[in-house]
Amino acid sequence: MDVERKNAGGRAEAWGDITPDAARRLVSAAVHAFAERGYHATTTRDIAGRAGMSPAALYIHYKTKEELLYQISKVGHRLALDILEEARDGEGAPAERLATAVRGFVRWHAEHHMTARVVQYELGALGEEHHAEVIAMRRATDAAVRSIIEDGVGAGAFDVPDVRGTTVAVLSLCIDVARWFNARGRSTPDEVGDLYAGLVLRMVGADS
Amino acid sequence: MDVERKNAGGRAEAWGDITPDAARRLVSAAVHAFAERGYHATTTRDIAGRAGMSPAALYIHYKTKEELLYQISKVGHRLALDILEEARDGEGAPAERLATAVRGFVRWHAEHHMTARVVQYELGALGEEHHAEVIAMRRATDAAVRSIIEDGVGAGAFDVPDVRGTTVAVLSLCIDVARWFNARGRSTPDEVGDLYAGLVLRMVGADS
DNA sequence: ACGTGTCCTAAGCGCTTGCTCACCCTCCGT
DNA sequence: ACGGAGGGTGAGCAAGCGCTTAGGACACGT
Repeated sequence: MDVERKNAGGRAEAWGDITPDAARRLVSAAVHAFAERGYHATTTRDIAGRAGMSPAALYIHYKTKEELLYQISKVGHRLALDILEEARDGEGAPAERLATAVRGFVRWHAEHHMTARVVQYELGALGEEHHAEVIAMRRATDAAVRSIIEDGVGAGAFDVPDVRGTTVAVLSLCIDVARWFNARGRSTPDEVGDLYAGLVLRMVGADS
Repeated sequence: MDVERKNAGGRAEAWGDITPDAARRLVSAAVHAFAERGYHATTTRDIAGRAGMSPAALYIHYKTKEELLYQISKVGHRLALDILEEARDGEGAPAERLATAVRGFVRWHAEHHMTARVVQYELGALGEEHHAEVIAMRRATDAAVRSIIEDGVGAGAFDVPDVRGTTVAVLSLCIDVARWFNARGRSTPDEVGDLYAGLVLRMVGADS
């Protein structure tokens, strides 16, 4: 329970606060393997191998392969959601808060695109209960963005005919960064975050 | 070769022009299975079962499971690309052509979201050669959108500081429709297409 | 010195996977 | 009447899967 609350805005790629060390290496190895080949194409032998241990050692730290995915998905969703809720509850005009939300959310998806890919595209492989838990967090994600947009519409700062649809579009745009972003590509996470914040302000018709 | 050129704008969900009938049922079954559970989580027994035949019958029509995915991916990419290139080569001002492109592209991804999901999110499971072939088509997709945006910038109709980044964003926004769209949801493919066309015109700063 | 708990491995079990093989149906031109 | 082609099946193979088990190495409080 103390794993997922830490370093909400910092770098989670290293998963630095998981102990013992072997468990941390397993999670890190699983993130890379799941992101590169997908959950179902990844074998427990592959994960254990990347973490530098025997296949059996995995089961000392995690009951099943699915629990590893659940751990990654839960922590990842928590970190991403924290960014949005922090922006929603922050100071400033709606346009400012929306820009902060998008910039931070996109930056996280770019910087931790391996983790984000697993978080956003492998949740279908979760077990029923874990899946439901994650879906609840995703509804909160949607609610956070919608809340900011509604604030802007209420204040007359945004021009959004379809709040629900636009919320989906904004989140969809940001989430998909995890799919295409490449660390060796042309843009840095900061650049993409800034670009996307500007695009989203245009989408909601923020008076600029 | 005559399979993927037909009904570019029509409904491809039924895969109506594949013969014999058993092969068509196999592709349709594979699309549904791949879209619901992912390529690697789908078994050949599952596909054959959905198509109403024995596991062995699959191999009369397709050499491997991967070839089935390749067929779906190739045809799907062709259909989606045709929509964009038709809009790019069409008549009208850049804003009009961009709106047509986005509306058609989004509508296809919503209407055929099962096929689109496989096309957009399972291409990593393709073999090396097939993967390269599909990547080439995806570059053409990017080029088509970028071409329209460049036209608009050149004509002074768009305000786009970062053409490359904005092209990626626009395409990303449209593609991700396949992930979240639900046939039993609140919006129809037409509604989403119209909404998205408007959002994209705002993103490129089209003077409206 | 020694029991205890933690962390790990080698071996392998039971099952599922993609795919093949030997064989069996029609249907159809001659 | 009949051979052959096209479309199908039941059984099953080799390989790989997630996961378990029996046991060993090592640090540490006493």
